Amino acid sequence: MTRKKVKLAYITNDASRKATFKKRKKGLLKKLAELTTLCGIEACAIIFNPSNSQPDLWPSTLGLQKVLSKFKSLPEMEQCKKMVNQETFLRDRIAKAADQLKKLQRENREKEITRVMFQSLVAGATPPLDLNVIDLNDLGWLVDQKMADIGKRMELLTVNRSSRVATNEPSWFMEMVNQGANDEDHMGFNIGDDVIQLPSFGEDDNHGTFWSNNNVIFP
Amino acid sequence: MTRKKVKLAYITNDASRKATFKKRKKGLLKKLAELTTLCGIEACAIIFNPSNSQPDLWPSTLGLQKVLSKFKSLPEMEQCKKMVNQETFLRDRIAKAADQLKKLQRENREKEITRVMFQSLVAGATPPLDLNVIDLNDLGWLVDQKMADIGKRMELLTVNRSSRVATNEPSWFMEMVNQGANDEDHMGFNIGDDVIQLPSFGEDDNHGTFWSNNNVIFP
DNA sequence: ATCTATTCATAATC
DNA sequence: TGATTATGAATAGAT
Repeated sequence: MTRKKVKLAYITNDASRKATFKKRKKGLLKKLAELTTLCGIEACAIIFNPSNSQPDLWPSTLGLQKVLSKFKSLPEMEQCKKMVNQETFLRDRIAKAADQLKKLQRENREKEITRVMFQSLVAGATPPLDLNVIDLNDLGWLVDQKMADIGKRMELLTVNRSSRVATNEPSWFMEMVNQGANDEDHMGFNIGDDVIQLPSFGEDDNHGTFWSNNNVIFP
Repeated sequence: MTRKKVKLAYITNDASRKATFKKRKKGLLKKLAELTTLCGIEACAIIFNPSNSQPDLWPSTLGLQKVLSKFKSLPEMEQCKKMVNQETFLRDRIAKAADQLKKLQRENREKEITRVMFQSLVAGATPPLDLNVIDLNDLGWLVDQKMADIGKRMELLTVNRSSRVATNEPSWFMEMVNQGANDEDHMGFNIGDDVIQLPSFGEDDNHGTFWSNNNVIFP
């Protein structure tokens, strides 16, 4: 998967499918060889190839048959225990993807709230009017956190003033206020080495907000 | 393989081996699932796991047995045709690596000869004294090529002079002479859009040179 | 078959 | 164990 994120579905174009089959079969067998070598285990694979009548086997037929007979000598119960079918496999992938989605939505929520905070700080700007109670709650929490951190930071600077030459810092605060909304990688509010983490917001509230596209994000 | 290029050998550390097994088995089965889906083929895998007594199977036992019976119903001749064993597999990898090595050595040779040429062009510099006949031959060929290309380039410029405003070009030639040896990505002698290709130099001569580390490069 | 931009897999680390 | 991250590997699309 590269140059484009390929859809996990049957490739209808004959030439593409054949090329992909060839490449991926090779990659797969390489992986299998590495697995057996690295981990000192026995394994085999049989891959049927519609355009060749003979399946591709790994490892050699002898090795394959050794693995097969070992497998068939197991009681049937044992044979089934670790089986992974397509459904289990896909369910697992879907669950993982959902987790990832939730994580990203959470991150977006954090960034959006931070953005709203900065917007509201700009003199003369019009803060969003459609904040619901949950939004306001999260926003309040965020502001408290940042204020606490600013206090902490000021203390630190006071303590260090005597032992350090004052650094001629740029007006970082106004820069953040003015640029924060456009700075994709810096929506977090870093002060010194600290990064403020948001709390887990609401629980199971299906409140839509102007920024969350009306999807429930935080379960 | 990441963070470090792992040696393809049995992992002696138990914990590492177990962790690697788990990760790689998962990756492998994912690849197999993708292959069957993308290419619409039948395939199966059996992976024995010493610490579990039951092998990991893919796909489900039913699917597996379908593939197995399909395989065993083939005449024995057919079964063997496409088999890949460890030795074949490794031989293939070694051959590929050797090809890659040869290609890189070839590229190095080209760069070195070009470097020698530039060194010899610098006024007051001492050209290498230990060039053998093959080196000199290659060098001569390279110089001829470059001279021909310069002639071509000059013609082009003469033709275009009337129709174009003369561009105030930097003294690109002296720049190349002075910087060429340090310019890793520009040892090739590009003139306009043309890149000069070197010929295939000597054949089967085991001549050592001061730059080739006495290895035979061009077979 | 070869190349390269991109996604994917995963070794090391926490 | 399970996440994270830096990096090596696989590979889609183009040539």
